Amino acid sequence: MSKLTKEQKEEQLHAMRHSLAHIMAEAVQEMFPEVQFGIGPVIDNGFYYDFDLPRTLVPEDLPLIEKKMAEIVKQKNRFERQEVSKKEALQFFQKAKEPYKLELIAELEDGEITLFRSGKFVDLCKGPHVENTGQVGAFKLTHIAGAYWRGDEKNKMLQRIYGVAFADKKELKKYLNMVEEAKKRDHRKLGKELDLFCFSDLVGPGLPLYTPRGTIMKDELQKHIENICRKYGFQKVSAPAFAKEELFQISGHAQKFADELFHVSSKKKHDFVLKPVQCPHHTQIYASKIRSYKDLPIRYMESDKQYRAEKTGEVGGLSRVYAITIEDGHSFCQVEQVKDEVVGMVNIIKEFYTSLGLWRTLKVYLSVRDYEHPEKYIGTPEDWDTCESMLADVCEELNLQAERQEGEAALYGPKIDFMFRDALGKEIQIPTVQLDFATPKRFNLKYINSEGNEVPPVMVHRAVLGSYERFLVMLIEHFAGIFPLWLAPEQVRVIPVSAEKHLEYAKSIAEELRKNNFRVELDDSAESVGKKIRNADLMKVNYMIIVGDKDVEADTVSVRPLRGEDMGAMKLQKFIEIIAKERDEKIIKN
RNA sequence: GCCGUCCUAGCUCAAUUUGGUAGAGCAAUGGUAUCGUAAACCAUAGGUUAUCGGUUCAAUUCCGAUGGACGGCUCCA
Repeated sequence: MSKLTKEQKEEQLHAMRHSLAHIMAEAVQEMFPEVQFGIGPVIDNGFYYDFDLPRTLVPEDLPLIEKKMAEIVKQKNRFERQEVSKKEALQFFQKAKEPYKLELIAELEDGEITLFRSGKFVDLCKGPHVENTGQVGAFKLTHIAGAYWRGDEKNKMLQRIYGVAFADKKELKKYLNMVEEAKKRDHRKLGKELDLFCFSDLVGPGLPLYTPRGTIMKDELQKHIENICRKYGFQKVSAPAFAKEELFQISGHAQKFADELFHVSSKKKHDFVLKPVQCPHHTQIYASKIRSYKDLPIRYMESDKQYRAEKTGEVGGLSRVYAITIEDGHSFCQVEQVKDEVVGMVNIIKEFYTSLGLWRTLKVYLSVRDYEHPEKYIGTPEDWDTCESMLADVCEELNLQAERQEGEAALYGPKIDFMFRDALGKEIQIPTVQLDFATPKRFNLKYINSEGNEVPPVMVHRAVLGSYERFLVMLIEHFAGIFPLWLAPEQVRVIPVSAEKHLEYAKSIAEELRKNNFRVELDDSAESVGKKIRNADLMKVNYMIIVGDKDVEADTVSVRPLRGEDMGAMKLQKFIEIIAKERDEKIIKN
């Protein structure tokens, strides 16, 4: 047998998954003859099909459907392709009483309509499929969900069944194991176990409370990003949590996101809006003085909470919340300075992600205009041309290997987005650099250029870690709770062998470590050594220092790292040197 | 907001199938043991079974509403 290329394997897997969608549809039709079909496409790792059914499905239905599918697989029914005219297709699905299919066909042209038949099931489908229902590898139906017809919330909600499928049982098992592993890393689980954050029914959903340990991590991230940004000329500013609604009417947010604004009012007739973004506030700091071209660029940064009234069904864990801490930065500059500004920002992103060992994992997208619809965008075509080519140059010069995406720019300017792949291979966008021609004009911002004229600056938005909440989700899941030393809430735990005999010595060790600015806890509980080690391990403390008679006598500490080789006994100063280096150079182990 | 599932002690779970008011481990507290690299031993306490209402002689169990969590859909400046 000839070896298949990667592309051929992908194609085969695709055909298999698509065929499984048909097989599942046939199985559902056997169980519910009245079913009306929506669509059944292939997705990452599997497939789904949408059904309009006489009753709601329950999880117990899935094994029954799987069983029916297995029967159909055994029949090895051929997938038969048939080209039909639009009229024939309409007649066929009219007779079959398939309103959703009729809606789809109405939008198709003659000559591009094909049907696929396998066993008793016929579907509007352009293929491709495997030869027969026996060639579909290993699959499992995973869950049921509601889904709007054609993804529009005004339409009827259909019932969707999701399945995963792979070439063979081994691959399927590998995937299911991976999902299990990912669950163990779930930030909600680890957040509770490691005591990083919590929620309260009294405070409300979507409003995370950071515990002392979680707050340490948040503060460390903030210190780190601010230190880097300061080197690139960013100045920290601070703005209040709310403002008059007019501020956001001028920025355009009040109109575009009217339903997502929180209002703050009082009996004294105050009426404010909680800030959903920080850029408008920053524009007003810029606008507080007359600016000269000699002052530019002016760069502001701020890490603060912003508030968005998300739909109730959308909040969950730390990844979607009402109060989100955004690490935001803006540069006001001249058009010709844009390139240098973007280079600086990309370098900030590079430095920050490199320090977490994540730079290599980022994929870069350059999002530019849809050139066929220039009317969709704000700003002059000349400025767009200049800035798009500047962004492209930056990507080139910094060797970012950016993928160009036409039509993905924001309405106010082009941007560079960085995507991170999570434990399950899902892409999440965190860092971004965006040009903005619109906001400065809306707020009538200006500077005096070298010719003495008042002109608007360009605003460059940049997010490095995005929101602290989502960033922590990513970090917790990526590191599975075992954080780099500089970020870890508890870096060292001192464990006396005997809580009576060695307590004083252990205290002096902890004290010395604290003097060197390490986050240290002393376990003075009356537990066995084994138990104390286990507890430190469960809390993912980076280093345990165990001290007993031998250490007291030799004036040493016994070092047990969380992972890796036992480091044995050494002088405390030696240990401090080792971990100070690890902390200060932000070394990532493993 | 919509569709669906779930909610038992601080945590992880049992008892609910077939209605007869709840049990374990860990954690906590008190004691004993002071121990050298992943769980010492004994005891005590901890629950209006998320909340409210209904059916019933009787509801943790069945039904409804509310709240919360989860899986999706939609949305995400």
